Amino acid sequence: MTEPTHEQVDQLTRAFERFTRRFKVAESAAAADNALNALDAEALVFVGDNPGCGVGEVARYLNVAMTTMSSAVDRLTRRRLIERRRTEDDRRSLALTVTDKGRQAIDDHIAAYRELCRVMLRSLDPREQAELIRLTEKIAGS
Amino acid sequence: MTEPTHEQVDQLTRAFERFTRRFKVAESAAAADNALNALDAEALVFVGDNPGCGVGEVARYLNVAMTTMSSAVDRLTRRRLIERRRTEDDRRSLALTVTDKGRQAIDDHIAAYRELCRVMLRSLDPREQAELIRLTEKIAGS
DNA sequence: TCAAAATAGTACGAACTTCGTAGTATTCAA
DNA sequence: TTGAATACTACGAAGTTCGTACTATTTTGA
Repeated sequence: MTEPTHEQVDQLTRAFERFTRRFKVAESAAAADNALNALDAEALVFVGDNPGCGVGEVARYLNVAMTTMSSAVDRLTRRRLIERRRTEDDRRSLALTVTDKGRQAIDDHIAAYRELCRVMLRSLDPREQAELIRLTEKIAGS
Repeated sequence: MTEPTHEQVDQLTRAFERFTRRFKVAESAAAADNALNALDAEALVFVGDNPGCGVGEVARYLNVAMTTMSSAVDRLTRRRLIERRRTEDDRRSLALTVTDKGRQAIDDHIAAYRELCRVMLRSLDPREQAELIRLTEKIAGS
């Protein structure tokens, strides 16, 4: 809760700009032809983590309009990455689940993300690696 | 250059997911109505840092097609954030500069980014703040 | 020197994404 | 039992990216 100095904020801002640029370039280079757009990828991961969830749940979680998520689910369904099924208890809603192909896509997605994290950590020595993890967790958690 | 453990990569991956989510939500909440899209904002900042640059330079820097940048420059020009002028020495190319209104928009953009960095730092105590800055610089730079 | 190639940029249209409006089907509530 | 609420989709408007084809200008090399 200690207020950082103006100078520190400035340093971190500049460092983050370079940081972001470095890994954005790496990411766009890795993007395959059959890659999903950002929303579809996030929706797919959410469905993987929450099997049986509905379209509205995903929309609320990702902060997009219901119709936008309906479109995304449609794209994912057409590509056979997820499946829609009417539920017994509420026949208005759909239960979304990932297919085997969808699970594979998620694994690939996570692998790419992990690789990015691995590259970051490799720039540091062991003590710093542990410290970066700790600090990131602290910031993310509070 | 020390290879991180599988477990460490995993920890950082999870921490970054929460980290990203936390600050993405904050960002989308702050997005005003007149906000620029990501590409236009980045192009505007680049022109601010490189007055007199051409459309192609911005396109190459941001890794987008020339026609895409042409559209972005068109939008920024229509909104009176930048100006296009033919140069004397090469009359094919345009010299881009930001207007006063564009400078103001850049300042606002940077202020929002700095605020994000400030919020991150505030979660940490003074020693950790300095350490986060150092580690970020180290990763960004290598 | 001068024609061909290269360069800087734009016009246009196709493909895609987001989202608001209006609709269907179903469930809940009084 | 009927009217409101809920889950979702169809459709169309507006916006973005990018490839192709174009204009204008500069560079190159025979």
